[in-house]
Amino acid sequence: MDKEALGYYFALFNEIGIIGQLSRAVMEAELPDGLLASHFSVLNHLIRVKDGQTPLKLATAFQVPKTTMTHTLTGLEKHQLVEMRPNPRDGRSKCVWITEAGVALRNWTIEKLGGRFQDFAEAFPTEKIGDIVPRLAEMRAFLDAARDEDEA
Amino acid sequence: MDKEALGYYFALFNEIGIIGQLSRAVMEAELPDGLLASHFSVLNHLIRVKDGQTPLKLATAFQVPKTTMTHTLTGLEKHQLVEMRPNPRDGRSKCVWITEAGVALRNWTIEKLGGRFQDFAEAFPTEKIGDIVPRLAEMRAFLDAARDEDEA
DNA sequence: TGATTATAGTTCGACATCGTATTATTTGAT
DNA sequence: ATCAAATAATACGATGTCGAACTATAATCA
Repeated sequence: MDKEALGYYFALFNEIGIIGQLSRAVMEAELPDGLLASHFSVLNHLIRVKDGQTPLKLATAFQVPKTTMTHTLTGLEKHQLVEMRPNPRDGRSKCVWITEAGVALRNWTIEKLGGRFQDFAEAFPTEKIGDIVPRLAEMRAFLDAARDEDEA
Repeated sequence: MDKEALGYYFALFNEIGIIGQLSRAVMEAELPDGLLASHFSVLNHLIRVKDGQTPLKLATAFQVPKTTMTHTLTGLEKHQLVEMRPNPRDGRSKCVWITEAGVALRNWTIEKLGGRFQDFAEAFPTEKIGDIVPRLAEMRAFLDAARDEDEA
């Protein structure tokens, strides 16, 4: 690969890394003490996709190690935002259910973030950003697949 | 902001977050034990931009707290990849210089990552990705500016 | 000049992340 | 039916990240 192309990819991942860092900070500024972006993301996933999933399913969905998901779920449980019940189909496993409080917190946070995104949305209206999300999704899917190959 | 737009921005930052996570993992798989993406990024910056900068300058460049940069630089110093010398213009400060070994490691890592990016580059040639980097850079700059406003 | 304030870097403590080892249960082979 | 291998979740230890407090030096101002 020529130097220019290489520099291009470095720049790409560098920008992505820093934006991820900054956007996480924005989100965490809106969350109650003791809750991080990882917590919110799980709550949001439980609603957007569905709840009752196993911790392992969530771990793979977020591309984090099982132990990290255990830790995150413990935090959510401590705040009574999710409930862990035994998995009726597998004695080793559990199912994660979001609570009323969890739903409320998720919706409230989305509301607040909507306000926080106002300026950003003006600077980058969805029309202007255009197809950037699906293209990023493609890259994500590609990297996911590559990672799975390594594991195999 | 309407629900659809909000979901769009969530998706955007979600994709960015996971890509950042996955690309970091790819990079760290190529680095020697004890060295992380943060270490490499600093080395690369010292070459791409210039060395002899202060830790604080580097911290703001990477949007990390001073204490994190101290930690990263300590690690680099321990591996003798950078040298910290007093700042002749300010007795409180230091200057960070990359060593021969640092340059060598950076170049060697870039070489290896080039190979690692082969598949990715085929799937996403620079022509195809097009203007995505400058657009991400815009977003990054915007978020940077917003962050600075908060601090002020 | 002397005193106050600001700044560069580090230390320390809290905690999130993650790899390894462990436990409990299930699956699969004989 | 039994035993071995695989799997879900957790416990534990190591380490990266980051905020608050601290130290040393510089800048500002009276």
